[in-house]
Amino acid sequence: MNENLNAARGHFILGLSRISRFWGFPKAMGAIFAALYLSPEPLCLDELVIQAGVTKGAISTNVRALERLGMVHKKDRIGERRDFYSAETDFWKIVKTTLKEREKSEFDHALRSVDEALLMTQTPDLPSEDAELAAFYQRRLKAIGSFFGKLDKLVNMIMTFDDLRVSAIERLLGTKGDEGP
Amino acid sequence: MNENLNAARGHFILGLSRISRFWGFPKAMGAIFAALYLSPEPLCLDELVIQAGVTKGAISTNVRALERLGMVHKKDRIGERRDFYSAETDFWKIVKTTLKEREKSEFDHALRSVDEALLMTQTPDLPSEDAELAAFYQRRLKAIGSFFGKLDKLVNMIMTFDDLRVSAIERLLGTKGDEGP
DNA sequence: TACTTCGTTTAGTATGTACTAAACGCACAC
DNA sequence: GTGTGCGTTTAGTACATACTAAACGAAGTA
Repeated sequence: MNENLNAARGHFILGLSRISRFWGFPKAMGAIFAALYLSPEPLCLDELVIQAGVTKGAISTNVRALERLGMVHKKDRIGERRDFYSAETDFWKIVKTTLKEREKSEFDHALRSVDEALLMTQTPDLPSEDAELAAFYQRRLKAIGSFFGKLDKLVNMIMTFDDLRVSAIERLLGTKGDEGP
Repeated sequence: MNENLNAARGHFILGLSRISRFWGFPKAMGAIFAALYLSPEPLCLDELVIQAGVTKGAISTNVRALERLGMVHKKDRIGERRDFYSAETDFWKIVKTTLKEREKSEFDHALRSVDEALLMTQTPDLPSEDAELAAFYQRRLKAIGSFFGKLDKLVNMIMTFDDLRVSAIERLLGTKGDEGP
């Protein structure tokens, strides 16, 4: 294979590895996805070991994580014992799934945390000075709780976006050089 | 001070610490912000040492990181040598600043990375098989580059939101129990 | 049966990073 | 000058976590 193409793929793999880490994922996940994304054919684990530059154990673990996020898909082949994987090319779908898998539970946790703190401030029979402080706490906790609630709603909105709405957004943001997979 | 209020604050501090880590910040940052957010008066470093439960060095480092993100503000007092800090209560403003500070540079990097890989694929005089692969690489790289570009535009849009537009969004998302600071 | 060829799991290791503890520098007070 | 009260910086440490290497298991083949 042409050396420049290999170099391009290597560069891309490094780039996605970094992005992966930035978004809180293992960098091997980014590397594996990048390798699959730049392959016309599904790849087996051993091929990923070569291209992504990590050992088979790590490939095994991370490729399953990618599958849970809907970022890669297992492709079974008849008369073939090995597992082959290919990359999802619909990035908006990936965003939706990832938000659902990761952010959702964390938002819930955050909201619950605030609500619990709010409950604790509701103590009756406080001396006037403490009552004032309790009221202050309650105002602030309600405010941040409302903010988290809005973020949560925003994420929910995005998660329910269908293709029509995504196209609308894409048009809004301007579609320049993208083509299909 | 009332024990329940202390417990509520502790609970809230733990909650924000966790969210902070989830979003890729040191958990001390979340703890410090939480302590300041639940204080009617600005706090000095030593008070933050007590409330956030980390040493002065960590407070010093993280409170400055928070200031860079516009999440806390230094409040100077006449005839007072100590630094006092208070929390920003406008969360949309915080989101905007954080996006500007952190995501922006990372998006730029991602876009550049893809462009560079794209350049490397543009080698002339390839044998037909490689030329086919090169064309494939270019299609995929352009597609992901376009996606990153759209995300970038989205972030830019959010960053330029003024108060009017934020209110519009808030109305869209439903405003239930939030009150001013 | 024994021998491959896969993917998974586990035990150990390396790496990054946030933290602590302590030294430091600075400004003011005495 | 010496001392005190600040914030900052640094050297070292602890911790989380992603990875490697190797053992393991399962499923097919001789």
